[in-house]
Amino acid sequence: MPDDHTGPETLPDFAEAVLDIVDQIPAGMVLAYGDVSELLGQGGPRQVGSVMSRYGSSVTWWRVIRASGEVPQGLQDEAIAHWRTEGTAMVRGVLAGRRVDMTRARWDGEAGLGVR
DNA sequence: GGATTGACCGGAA
DNA sequence: GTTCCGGCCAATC
Repeated sequence: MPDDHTGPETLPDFAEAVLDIVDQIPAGMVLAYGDVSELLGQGGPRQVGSVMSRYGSSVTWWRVIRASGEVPQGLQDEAIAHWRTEGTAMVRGVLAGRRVDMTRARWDGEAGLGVR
């Protein structure tokens, strides 16, 4: 039925699309908010972030980070723990233990191919 | 119907 | 390395 009544289980189309993309990110890889919006072909980085803050608990939110390779305060410790478990490429250095190396960990959107 | 918001991005000072 | 500013676009008030 086209006329829905705004139920709690009704998820915005954009949010559903974002969650779908995030769910396809392979382990050890990350994607920037802006990259997700580009793969979707619509919306912008802020929309992706907003969706994640609301419905991010249902997906691997730690695989979606900022273009700088960092995550919002409060989630840093959690994200780092996940990255360490999945073997995500992180920046080396004494002062840079909490950042992801975007040059190596950035997912190009090709899943399961013989990349390399 | 409009105004505000927000887990952002990229460039400039 | 940092801080500030404008632009971006859907969801929400």
